[in-house]
Formats: sequence, structure tokens, C-alpha cells
Amino acid sequence: MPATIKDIREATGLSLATISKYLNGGNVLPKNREKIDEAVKRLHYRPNEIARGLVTNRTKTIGVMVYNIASIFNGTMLSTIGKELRRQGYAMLICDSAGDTEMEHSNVQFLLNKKVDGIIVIPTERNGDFLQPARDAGVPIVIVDRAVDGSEEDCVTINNKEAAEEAVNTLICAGHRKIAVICSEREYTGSRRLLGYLEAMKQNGLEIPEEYVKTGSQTVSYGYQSMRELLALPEPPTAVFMANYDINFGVVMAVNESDFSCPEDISLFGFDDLLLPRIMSPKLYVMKQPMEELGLKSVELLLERIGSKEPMPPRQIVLKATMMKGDSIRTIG
Amino acid sequence: MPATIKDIREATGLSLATISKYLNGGNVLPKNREKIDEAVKRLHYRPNEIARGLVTNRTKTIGVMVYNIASIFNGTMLSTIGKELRRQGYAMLICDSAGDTEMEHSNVQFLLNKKVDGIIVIPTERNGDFLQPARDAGVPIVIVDRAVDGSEEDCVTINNKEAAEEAVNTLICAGHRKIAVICSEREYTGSRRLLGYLEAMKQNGLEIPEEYVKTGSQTVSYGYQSMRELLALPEPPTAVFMANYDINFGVVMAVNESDFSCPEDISLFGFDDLLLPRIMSPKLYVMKQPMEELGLKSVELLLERIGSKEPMPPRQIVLKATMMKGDSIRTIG
DNA sequence: AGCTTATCACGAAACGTTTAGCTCTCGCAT
DNA sequence: ATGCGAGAGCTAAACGTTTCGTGATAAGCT
Repeated sequence: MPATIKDIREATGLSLATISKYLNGGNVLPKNREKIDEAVKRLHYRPNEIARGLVTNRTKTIGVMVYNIASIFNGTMLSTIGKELRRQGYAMLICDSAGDTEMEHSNVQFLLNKKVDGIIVIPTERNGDFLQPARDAGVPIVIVDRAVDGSEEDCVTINNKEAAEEAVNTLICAGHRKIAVICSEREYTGSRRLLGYLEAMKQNGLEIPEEYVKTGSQTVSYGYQSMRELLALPEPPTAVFMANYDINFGVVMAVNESDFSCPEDISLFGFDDLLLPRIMSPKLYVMKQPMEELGLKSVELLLERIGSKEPMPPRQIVLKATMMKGDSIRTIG
Repeated sequence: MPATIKDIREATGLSLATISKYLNGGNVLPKNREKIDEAVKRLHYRPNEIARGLVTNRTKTIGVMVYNIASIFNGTMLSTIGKELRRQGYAMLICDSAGDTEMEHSNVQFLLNKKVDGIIVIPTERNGDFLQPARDAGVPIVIVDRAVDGSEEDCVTINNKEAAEEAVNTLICAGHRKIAVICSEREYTGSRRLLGYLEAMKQNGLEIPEEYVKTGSQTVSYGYQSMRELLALPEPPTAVFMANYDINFGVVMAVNESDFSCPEDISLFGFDDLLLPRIMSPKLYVMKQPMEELGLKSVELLLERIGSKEPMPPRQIVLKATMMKGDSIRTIG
């Protein structure tokens, strides 16, 4: 039903080749250019991108895989990534793994069938095997925020370990000795941030009771449950470092429900400067990730790789997190 | 590089038609079936969906337009919609309008160029003109959550006006007389909820000072600013009805920063039962939308329409919101 | 004037599928 | 035996583009 390039041929008397060339930015005689422009406008012609994709073998579509689209962290990342992709003429096909690694496997195959030109992925866990089919197919990949073990892909992350160290050192400087951590070892970010915590504690010669280290998962519910456990200990910590945005939520929920209050009884240090840290009272101390940069950089790397015919070595970009001060830390004599 | 159906032909000696028929569920002789199965597995053959789309004129891809992908409300909706679409074999091409109606216009054209089989849209404002190109092209459309003025499309919403009435009546029953509202008139939901507020106030013979009615936009920042203004009035309200999830956030932020506290000095009633209402202390009273149902129903309507060759009359589905009690309302003598 | 070069247009093949319509074979009922 | 229909396979065209190689025209040089 919609007009095709053949209709333009009828209308102008020119050949398909000439019309196609002009529409793709080639040079034609001024009078032909006018004819084509007129016909395109009159017939509301728009190139069929499916047909184009078949012959050029490029769909101008990028697959984006996230571990959970309902998390505001991912939503914010997708917002930046989507806007930038669009600016460069690419569409964004989103696959939500919903925290399920099976689904993640299936998503890769799905995107390959859709013939995406490249894949941006914020993975569910540290195991990157699910990417194998894409590697085999030679589809460019960029991994964002959470690196995967032993990958050969481009990767954009932040200095997780150092950021965690800075956070924990801040707590220590405020006089805290009994500091707990809530994170996850299954994701890259959680494991790196845990290392930072351990390092800071060790450097300062502080003891780490086993029950102060919670390494389950980076979810709201795990944060909630862990915090309840911590507060119920015979000797609860005086400060807690939360290694991820969703954990922030769960922890704050648990504190609000308890008899403890922040910062009088318990000091908190979180991650990611999104809505929560600013909305709550007291304002939460956090390490802020440069999320926009993360998104922009990942798009840049991917399009670069798609554009270049030569194979390029994998690149590792590491951005820096910065501290945002709040009122959630009590200074201990 | 990947295997094509022609490679299967070489491997089996069968014709393209036979192979295609079998792959699409047709019947072939057992020995041929075996041959094809073997070749498909050995060559890792997967049909090229681009080529298929060209001839069938169906891409098995749905365009989903949201007014802001970074909002957790939309993220949650997208999660449900995406999962259900996927279950039915469809991909989800997401376009974020980022609150910009220009962008929204451009998004429709973009999706049409991508030849999506249908469009699900959570619109930015009440004006639905941006959908015209899709209507002209005969692409099925379903509008979710926020209806648009005078549309002929399928539409899934909730009983906004009645829900707002219930909320305001709850405040009135608790003894409140000075009740303010924060919403927006530009969106369908905001304007309907405003009507509900006005109706409840009128039914109970309550006065509505002009400065108690804030109808700017449904964003965090507007909620924040409006609440500051309300609290600064010579005669501030004793209760506030917040007509949307983002507004909740802004309002709570403003209250936390002020000398007022909830519910002692100010009672609050919000919308949408997502993270915030549960996390905050005191727990927030809200009207809860059946978000999963909203998403599922919209997918169902769309696929039904895509599947049917006959034209169908537009359908209007209205779901019901329910009240979730909290501790954010003070009972006045 | 004759030769070269640059510019533009064109015809035809190709991309990887689906599908309409035809042919062939086989078995069964008459 | 003959006729018939069902089932399965095949050929070829079609979907709407891009692109390769060639041809034509005009302009620029000696």
C-alpha cells in the first residue's frame, strides 16, 4: 500500500539506480533532483527499511539487554543510550532478562535472529557465556557497568573497588569501627565493591565479623532482609555500606520499620545518586556513578566498532565515581 | 556468512518450497523431515527474519512509545508488556519521548519506517494528533493508561475519576477540610483525577481556595515546588492529594526538607503502589493501579487486532484502582 | 578536431525468504 | 481397469531495496 521506489520511477521516468543513489546522498542533475523531491513528497514515499536491510545486511537496530528494566538504574541508562542511538539513526530493541540467566541466553539468540547490528548489555551475572552465539556470529558487543569474567569485548565500567574504598574510609574517618557491607558476589560490581570494603577495613586494621558481610544479591528484598538481620545482631554495626541502588531501598525500608534511626543509631553509605538519596531524610551519602557518560561511551564504542572494517582490539574504559555528601553519617567521638 | 535456506537445499536435495513449508509447520515425508532437521542442526541454520519480513510484510516487532523511560512507572509497565510480547513471539522496539511532544511526533514516523506490526503508546499529553501517520498507514494502535482526546483507538485505562474521589473522600472522612491537590491538566490521568477531587469536595460542600489547586505537570520537580508553595501559604492545607507517582516523590522530598512532618502536620494521599509508598516512614496511603493487568490487556488487544483481518470497532477497557492503606493520614477530631 | 576524463544514468543481478499454481505419485473406490 | 482426489514436491515469481559494471554525454585539454 505505501509508495515504493518503483512508484517514484513511474513518476519521474528515471531508473531505480539513479533514484536510490540520490536518496542515499549521491549526486544527480538539478532537474532530476527536483523531480525526485517532488514525487517523494507527493507520494509520501519513505524507503522500506526491511528491504534495505536485506541487501545492505544492516538493520540500523541495536539490541540492548538489561538485567531488569523495572529498576530505575537501568531505566536511566536506557534513557541515555536510547537517546544517543536515536541521534545516530539507530533503533533500540530492548530485551529484559528480568534477573533470569536462562532468559538472558534466549535473548541473545532472539536478537541475532532479528539481525541487530550490535549489542549493548548490562549483564545479570559475571558469567558471560551467554554471549557466545553473538561472538560466533561476529556481532559487535559492548558490556556496560557490569563486566563479565574473561571477556574479549569492549567494556565500560567505573572504578568500583576504589569507590567502595573511599566510601568505607569516609565511615572510618567519622570514627566508625563496626562497619557492615551488603552486596553480591555474583555480579561484577558487587564483587569489586566488596573488595574495596575489605581493603579499606584491612588497611585500617579493623576486624570484620563474618556476620557483617552480606553477599546475597543486589535487590531491594535482599537489602531489606539483610538489614533486618544486621539490626537484630547482639552487637549490631554502627554503619553500613550498601553496594547498589536497589539495596539502598531495601535498607532504608528496614531502618524505617525498626527502632533504629539514621544517623543517630546507624550510619548509612549507599551507591548511585538517583531519586532516593535526595528524597530521603536524612539525605543519603552516596558514591555517584557518571551514568550519562557510561551510556554515551558505550554507544560510542559500539558504533565505532560497527563502522570499522578492521578488527579492533578490545577496549576497557574505566570511569570514576564521585562522592556526594549527605547527612546519613554520624561522627563518633 | 550464516547458513541460508539455500544451503539447506544443497544439503538435502529438496526444493526451497518444501523446506520453507516444513520450517513453517507444514507436512513433509518423514525421511525428508529427518534430512531437514539434520541439516538445520548441522549448519546452525536460523531463518533470516529480515527476508521473511520483506515477503510476509510482518516484522513480528511492536513499537512501544513511552513518555519517559526513566520513570519507574513506565519501567514497570514495559517489564510486563515486554515479557508478554516476547512470550507471543514479538520483539519490542522502544521509543522514549522524554516528555517531548516533538520527539513523540518523530517517534511515530520512525516506528513506521521500521515497519512495526503495531504500536503501544503511553502518551505524553492528551493531544493524540501525533498518531495520525500511523492511522493513515493502517498500523494498529493501543493506548495505555493515558487516553488521548477524541481517539478512535483501542484504549486501556483505569477509573481515574472515581479513584480520586475515593482518595479525597478518605481524607474528608478523617476530618480534613483544607485539602489541596497536585496534578496536571495536560495529561488524561491528571485531568480525570482532578475532576474526582473537585467532585468529592463539592459533594461534601467544601471550599476550594484557588491556591490549593496545582495543575502544572506530573513530574518530581513540579511536585516538589508545588508542595513548597503549599506549605508556605498563610493558611496551608492539612492534607494533600497527589495525582501521580512522580508527584509523590517531589512532595515527600519537600515535606522532609520542611518543618512540617507527616502525618502530624500534614496528611498525604498518593498514587501508585510502587517502591516509594512502602519504603517511606510513615507508609503512604495510595490508590494502586492494576499495572500488570494494564500491560497484559494492552498486549492482548493489540495482538487481537493484528491477527484479525476484519476491521474491529475501537474498544475501551477500564480497570479499577484499589486503595492501599498506610499511616500518612492523621484523623482530625 | 581529437583525445581524455569526469559526471551521471541505466540495466540487471542480488539479498533470503514465502507462496501461488502446477505436476507427479499413490492409493482407494467404483 | 479406470478415474479421482489427496498429499507432497517443484518451479518461478515476488517482496523493495542497493550496487556493480557499463554506456552515454559533456567538458577540458592539447
